[in-house]
Amino acid sequence: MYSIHEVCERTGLTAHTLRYYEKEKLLPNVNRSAGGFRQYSDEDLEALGMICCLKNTGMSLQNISRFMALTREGDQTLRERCELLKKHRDTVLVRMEEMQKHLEKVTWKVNYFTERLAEYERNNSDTR
Amino acid sequence: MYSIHEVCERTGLTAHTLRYYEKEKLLPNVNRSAGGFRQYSDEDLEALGMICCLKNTGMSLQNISRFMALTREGDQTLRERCELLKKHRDTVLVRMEEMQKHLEKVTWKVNYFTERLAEYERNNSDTR
DNA sequence: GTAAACCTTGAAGTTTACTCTAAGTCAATG
DNA sequence: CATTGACTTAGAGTAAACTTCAAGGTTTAC
Repeated sequence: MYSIHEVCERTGLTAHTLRYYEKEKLLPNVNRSAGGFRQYSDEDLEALGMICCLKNTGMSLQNISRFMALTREGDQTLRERCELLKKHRDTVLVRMEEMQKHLEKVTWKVNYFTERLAEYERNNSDTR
Repeated sequence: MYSIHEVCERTGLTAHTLRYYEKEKLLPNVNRSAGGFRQYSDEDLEALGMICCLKNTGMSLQNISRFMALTREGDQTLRERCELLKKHRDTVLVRMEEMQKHLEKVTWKVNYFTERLAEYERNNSDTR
């Protein structure tokens, strides 16, 4: 069992964010101590690993929440989750390809500006 | 000279967004007709090209606004703009590498889920 | 010359993902 | 057993990037 602070260290999320995720049903049903403090289990940590993985690849919290709800339903949703995950992977792939194209444009602009700058400095080297 | 609607078609931005960008100083000083309608020049379109390029690679509107302000100051800001652009390109590169790693994790999960699903269906094939 | 389509403005509203606040409860230490 | 510091809650606030609204002015086509 881990306190919210330990989970912060392990996941890189803040306590605020963990509580927020709980409220938003990404990871509800976290155990509590007698005094009402959160106690995260190893499964909770594993679930948080999945949550971060999906979040880091740009899935909205709303969709992550849906995915985690399916997870809590157990193995009979394995097929559906597998399909969702594949679809997500494809989305990410497409986004990365687009990004690659956009990046090429930036690179082109950097070269263009570098040339323009060189020319500008050639023309103004005598006025200094 | 192009109407706001023509610029929408060329850039893929909505009229709302174009007006918003004007208000936010990304591209202020757009010419107006006698009746007060916006008339975009070819330079405006070129500037919008740069704006979209920066936006597509994840630069904030605030930073784009700063970049465009430098652009309006003319050639004496070429060096600064060139540096900014290079820094931006590096940022994008780093972000893409991170994304690649996150994507690999998703791919791993897809495979893991595919295997788990296969096993689940093997175990439940006789109960149907 | 009037109706329909299009443009104008400022301001308020929306969404996402937090982030902070206040007022209080709980646990550990001297 | 009191203090310190971490934890609790509901709810308000924030930031970015739009998006919508209402009320009105402009163009164009018949």
